[in-house]
Amino acid sequence: MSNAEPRTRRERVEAREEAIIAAAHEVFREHGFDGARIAEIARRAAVAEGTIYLYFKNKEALLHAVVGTFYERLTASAEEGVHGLSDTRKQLEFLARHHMISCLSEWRIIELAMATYRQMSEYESSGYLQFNKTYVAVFDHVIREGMNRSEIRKDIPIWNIRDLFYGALEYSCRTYLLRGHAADDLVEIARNVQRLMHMVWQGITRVGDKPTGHADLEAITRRLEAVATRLE
Amino acid sequence: MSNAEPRTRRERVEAREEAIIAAAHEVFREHGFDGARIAEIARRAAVAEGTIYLYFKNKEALLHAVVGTFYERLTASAEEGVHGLSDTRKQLEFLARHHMISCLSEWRIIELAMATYRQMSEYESSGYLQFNKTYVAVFDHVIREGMNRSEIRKDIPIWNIRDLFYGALEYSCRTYLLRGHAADDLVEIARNVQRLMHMVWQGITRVGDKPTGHADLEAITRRLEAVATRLE
Amino acid sequence: MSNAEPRTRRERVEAREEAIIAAAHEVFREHGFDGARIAEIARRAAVAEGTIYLYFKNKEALLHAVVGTFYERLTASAEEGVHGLSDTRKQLEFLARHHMISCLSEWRIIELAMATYRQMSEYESSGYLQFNKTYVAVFDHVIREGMNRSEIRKDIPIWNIRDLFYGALEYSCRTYLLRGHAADDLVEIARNVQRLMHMVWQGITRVGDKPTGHADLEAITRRLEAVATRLE
Amino acid sequence: MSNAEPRTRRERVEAREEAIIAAAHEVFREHGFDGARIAEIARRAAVAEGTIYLYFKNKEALLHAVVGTFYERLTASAEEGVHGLSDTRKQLEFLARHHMISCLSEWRIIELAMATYRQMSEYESSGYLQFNKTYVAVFDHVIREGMNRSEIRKDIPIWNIRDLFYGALEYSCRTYLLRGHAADDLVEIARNVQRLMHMVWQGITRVGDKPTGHADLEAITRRLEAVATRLE
DNA sequence: CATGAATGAGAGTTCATTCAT
DNA sequence: GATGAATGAACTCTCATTCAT
Repeated sequence: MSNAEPRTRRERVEAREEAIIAAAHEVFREHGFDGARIAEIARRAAVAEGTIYLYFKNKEALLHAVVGTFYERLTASAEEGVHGLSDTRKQLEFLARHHMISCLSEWRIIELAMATYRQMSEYESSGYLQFNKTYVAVFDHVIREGMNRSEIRKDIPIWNIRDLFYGALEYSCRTYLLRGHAADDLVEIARNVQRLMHMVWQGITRVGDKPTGHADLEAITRRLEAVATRLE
Repeated sequence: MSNAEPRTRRERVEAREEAIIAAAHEVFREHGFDGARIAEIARRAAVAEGTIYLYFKNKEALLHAVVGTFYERLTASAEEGVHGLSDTRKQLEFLARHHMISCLSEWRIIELAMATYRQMSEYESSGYLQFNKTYVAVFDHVIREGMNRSEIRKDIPIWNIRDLFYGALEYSCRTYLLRGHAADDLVEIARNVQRLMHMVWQGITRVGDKPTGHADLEAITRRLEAVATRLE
Repeated sequence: MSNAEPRTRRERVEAREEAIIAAAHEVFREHGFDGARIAEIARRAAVAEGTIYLYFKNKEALLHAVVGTFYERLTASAEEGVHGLSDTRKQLEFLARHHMISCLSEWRIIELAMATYRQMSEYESSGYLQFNKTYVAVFDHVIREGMNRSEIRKDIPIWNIRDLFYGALEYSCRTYLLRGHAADDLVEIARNVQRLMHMVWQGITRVGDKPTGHADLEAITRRLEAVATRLE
Repeated sequence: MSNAEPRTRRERVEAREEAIIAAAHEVFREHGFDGARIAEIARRAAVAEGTIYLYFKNKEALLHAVVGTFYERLTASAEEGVHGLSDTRKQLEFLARHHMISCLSEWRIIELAMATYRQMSEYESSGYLQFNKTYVAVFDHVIREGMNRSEIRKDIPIWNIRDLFYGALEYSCRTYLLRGHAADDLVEIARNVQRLMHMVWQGITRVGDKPTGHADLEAITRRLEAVATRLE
């Protein structure tokens, strides 16, 4: 990404590794794991095929690196975005938009990560879980703070909240992509995210102490109106 | 499925086709698309490799048939289950359990359907969309009835409701499988589905403190004022 | 080798297997195991590369087949040749010429068998030992008969006799080949074999000044005494 | 071999060359020519891969150096051992034991030398022959002295004697190794060598002065017996 | 002199698909 | 219709050798 000519040996090595990961990222995204050709990755990284094997043990390890890098960046940008916001609702809305946009452009990588890891060795598989755990930790933190502030119901296990939140976003994303919609109508996307988040918020916020709920206010108002009418 | 010895030529042909699809289903589920071996499918269907190509143009077409059959059965069982229930909430809960259980055992097929179709020709891809559309039609019908009976909010596009419902279930399913949980603790699964449905139901019914909420509050405030005035 | 056009399927399969083994034999002989190219073997057998893998699991298995076939024929021709001769010395001379000539033309295969098997799995390795054991059984039989007829000394373990016999022949063979002598001066070769066999025969028959020599001397002394007595 | 820290440049270079040869020796012995990895040799010699190419043109040249060094040492130790013995028989027995023991531990190198050189260029190949010629010169000298002293028959070409001597030993050695016998039962090995040498000695010593030969005694005895019978 | 990262040709093996029987 | 032997393109990965530093 740096456009400066790398000078030291260490820098050259790092630049190469990055170039290979970037090329692999592209090719995996376009063709999937089995469909990706090492030769193509090498070509795009402007590197000999053999060189790839100096940096990565094999194709699987390369995927691992791609996924790892992806999640690292995803986690970093999520954390950064959340940082500036204090309102739970606002934080969730940011995470939702952030996740949605990332998914739309990198859906294939996420899918690959999941689909491929399952048939991999236990060890590698646990690597993926780790990436994911670190990423959702950002979300978990927001939720737990919301619970502490009594904004969010405490009687739902956090993993179910994750299911609702991420599930809704990813399903929406998948539908988008399957229909071949260009993932570029950001306004439309934002509207969708907003609606999904509205429902999610309804699902996870406290429901017991309804006094302030409009529905209740409405009911009370109706009773008062009825009384007023009778008195009149 | 029929255990009677097929007699007519027509029956023999159909039995063979079914056997091939069943075998392919198994093998695709176990090894994925690229990982599946035509030879293995032929072996399990007790058929020569060449015979498969009499029934299906190629591996892709075979996957298409497998996915089609799968969705047909899924749709049929969903419809059947919904039929006996009149309560919207109950219907949704049935659909949720039904979807969750199907996903847990056939996740690979669903994933394959999505992942593989994307890199297929437009035509084949549209085939998958059709399968899916038919399946979710059952859900859509339930939702629309709920809206007509004013049980479900009408101000949310139905596709967002689908995202929330199916997304939550499938994300939950994925997590289950990734962690290697045996998908057999039905009680635990049922509890999860129940919690998810509780949230979803809140999301699609509860009238929230939405942007428009303030407008409502103002209206109510005005009405309360009017009542106070009258009482005075 | 059969020049008749094979008619049945069974015959075609066998002809192909033979052709592959023959081609592999040639190529292994010319280039060694690592140096042999499957593509070249396929070309010479007039078969597609993939076809070879229908007949043999892998390159190793192909070598195994080549060596097995080679030893089978070697054993058969050795047996046949020995069969018509009754004199032990003549039988050994036949076996010597037979072994020498076979070695000269197939040295590489023998070498390969030994050298390659050592780094193979235990199982395969034992396969080679079996081939060899069957082959030297012909020799062992001749030796044992010679011992029974008291032509050959019984006080030397048979394996040492084998070492002397086969060792001398093979070392001679190796020297021939290393010097690049064409292995075609049969008269010269025959003379060498004859000289070697003369020495070997001395080694395994001549009753030396060895420990056991005294026993024989004693016997002869006793017989001489008896004769003297009779003459007297 | 010198454990003193090399001081001069010349010494450092020689120490390196030795280290590389020693490492290559090990690796060739363990994995054969094709199986040996330059990287592994470099690692064991504590030298960079590229450095090896400063000392040796390529892998073949490295093998050549290894074989050359091996034969040099082999020849030196053979000469040294023979030197202290005056009896031909004793000298041969020493050479036999010496060769057997060397073969058992360095069989792979000997095999490699032979097998690899054949497919090398004429020039390199002649190099191997030279090594070997120098080595067997020790043996040849002993034999010729034996001939001069009329202990050994003069009517057999010396190369045939070599075939018998070295052939028997190496074949024995090969059998040992193929059966996976540990080459460490020195007593057993010594016994085998003794038996082989006994036969070899019988084969190469003069046969003309048979008076004392048992076979002749036997013949004479038979004649006497026959005469006695007739007289009777 | 020494390094070791980079190269890239080349190998064995697999498997969807075909077609003569 | 059914078979299954045959095909051969295509892939991943290795490793001797080079050369800029």
